Amino acid sequence: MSAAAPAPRPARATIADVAKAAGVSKATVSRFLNHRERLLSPDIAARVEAAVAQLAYTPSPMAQALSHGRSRLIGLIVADITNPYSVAVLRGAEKACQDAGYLVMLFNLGNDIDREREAINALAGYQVDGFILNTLGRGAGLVDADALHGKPAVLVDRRHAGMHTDFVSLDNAAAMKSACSHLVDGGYRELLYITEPLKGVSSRRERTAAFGDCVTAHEPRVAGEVYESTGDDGDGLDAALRALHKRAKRGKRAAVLAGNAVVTLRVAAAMARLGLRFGEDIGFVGFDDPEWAPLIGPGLSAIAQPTEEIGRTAATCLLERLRGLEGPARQLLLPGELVVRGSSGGG
Amino acid sequence: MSAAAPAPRPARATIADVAKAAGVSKATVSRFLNHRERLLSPDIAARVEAAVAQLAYTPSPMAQALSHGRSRLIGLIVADITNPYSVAVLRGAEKACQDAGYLVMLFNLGNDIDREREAINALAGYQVDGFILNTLGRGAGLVDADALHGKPAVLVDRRHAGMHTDFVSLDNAAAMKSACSHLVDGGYRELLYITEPLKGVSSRRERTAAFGDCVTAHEPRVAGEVYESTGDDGDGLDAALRALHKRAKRGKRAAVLAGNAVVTLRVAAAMARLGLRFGEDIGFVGFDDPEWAPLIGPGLSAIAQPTEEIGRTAATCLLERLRGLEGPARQLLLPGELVVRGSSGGG
DNA sequence: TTGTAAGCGTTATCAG
DNA sequence: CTGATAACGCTTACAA
Repeated sequence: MSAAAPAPRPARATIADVAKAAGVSKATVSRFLNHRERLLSPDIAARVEAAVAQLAYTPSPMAQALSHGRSRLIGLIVADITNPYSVAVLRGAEKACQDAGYLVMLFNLGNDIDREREAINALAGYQVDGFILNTLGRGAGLVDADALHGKPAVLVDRRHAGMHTDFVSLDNAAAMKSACSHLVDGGYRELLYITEPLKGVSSRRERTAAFGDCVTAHEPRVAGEVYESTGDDGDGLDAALRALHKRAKRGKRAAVLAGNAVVTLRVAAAMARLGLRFGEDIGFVGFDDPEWAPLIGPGLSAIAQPTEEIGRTAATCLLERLRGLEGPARQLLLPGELVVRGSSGGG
Repeated sequence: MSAAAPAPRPARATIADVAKAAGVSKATVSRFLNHRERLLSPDIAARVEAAVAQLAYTPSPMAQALSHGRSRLIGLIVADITNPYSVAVLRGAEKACQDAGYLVMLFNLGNDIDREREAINALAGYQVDGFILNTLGRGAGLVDADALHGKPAVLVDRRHAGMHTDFVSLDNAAAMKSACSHLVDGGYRELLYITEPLKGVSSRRERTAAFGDCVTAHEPRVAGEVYESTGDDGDGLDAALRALHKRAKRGKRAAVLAGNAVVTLRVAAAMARLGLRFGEDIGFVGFDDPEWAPLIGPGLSAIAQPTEEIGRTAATCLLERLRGLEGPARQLLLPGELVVRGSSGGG
């Protein structure tokens, strides 16, 4: 035996290697792998199978994508990966995709609206088969249909004006209604809904509108206001809460509704600053049910979103479209669940 | 004008289209794009440039990957995307990668150890240029060097036994030391460190070992114990805390240290169950500083990890290797920061 | 049933 | 400086 050069790196086996090992053509190997239905002579099939196993051959998805046009890749664009809601959705979607043999390519916008197009183009470059979009949904970044390069997409949580695509989200109206009813039933009469700036974000607008409807439905017994909180408006928020508390003192019990977990955090901080106690001084219910909700004060009541299911549903929608499903854009609104804790309990 | 057939979909322009439009060869276009340094005649350059702009041409990363062998893709494997720590790291890494022109392919293990290999193979299939690994780091899944298909990798937070790769993490020993010193200085004498089951996870072991060292350093003035909490051991945890509290009553102040945010959550729940108050009945410091830490009781003291920087550093390490940096595996330990709040304040 | 050969969109080698 | 041409790994008509 001659001293073999130290094999550099036994590069991944290619289809050609398999073909040679099995003594057949590349085409045959390819057929064995893809069109299992059309029988090949058992003899050859066995030889190919053996060669594949022996060489631990795995097709290169890149080459397949280039040739066949399909990448088994799904592009997932997320407005802000810092947001636990987005992550929870991502998790559900990613799992469903993996289970279906797709890989997820993630693009995080970091709340930078200008990157929306960039993200789509980058992902489209990798020939993703479809998109799951949880984008900003406002302003100029608006993804129009043909920016998608003709690929199917699903919108999560935020709709875009003129887009003809499937849409998956919490049933905001129903969720808000159950929260309001709960508070009103509990004797709360002064309601304050605190939301992040609407800015044309569909989910925020829907929740705010639903809040208005709920209040209207109970007027004049119940009064409601909306406050848009920006995150650097500590004073404004404090003032709004103080005013609410004052109204409560005049005999009406008052409660805050928070539009999402971020706002909940701000409200909790403000309440601490003001020395107000959840449940006792002011009632509280928030959208989103983070793991820490039970641990703040007497426990925060919350509307739990089926985040994981939302993600899974979005992925499923997309996968169906990829399998060729035609038909008009669908709207899937999933129900939230009100979790009652001390902050809105009897008192 | 003849009625043009409704152009089906003006498929992305290819390099051939550009070449034709500019009246040059594909090779020339490719050179114009990649080897800008080697001048081409200004005339041709201008023509190509115009054609590229006119057709809005973008190279196909897939084809580039196939041909040139580089994908500009980074594979990021995360043990559990539900874990905010992982997400924070991911965020930092993803940003650094994007800034360097790389895209991140995400694979979430969902804590399923068996998928470690699967993940690497899937990612390797897409020709990722390198890996960032925040994996389970225990048991059989152990990623060995050649499973990586010869591609560079960086380990985050958890080391693997025999792997010769860069490693980025919190400086666990120093962080633990500062936490312990803080508690001892504050008069706490009975310390209980609660960690998730060690199971050979390097970061957990390092922290536990450092805790032991700290206690030893202060003996016999200070006593310390370790409790491994599994998540379904509510009773055990309660008992451990009750025992600690009892020791506190005998005149020595007692404090809990939590090994990460998950444990912190468990401890907070247990304290609530037992009617114990942070800071007053039992002192507390936890690893990780989640956004809700200031809102639990009098505020939870915490060791804030520079998560985003850890992610960024990991990405940077990897990118350097991709640029050809040689040399031995590096270890980057980043300092944590102790944030003191009410749970370990004077009192 | 199986093999041959022509792409898919790039890059790289090698002549001119 | 520029243009053919051969890879890269795979799929898929088209032949045999």
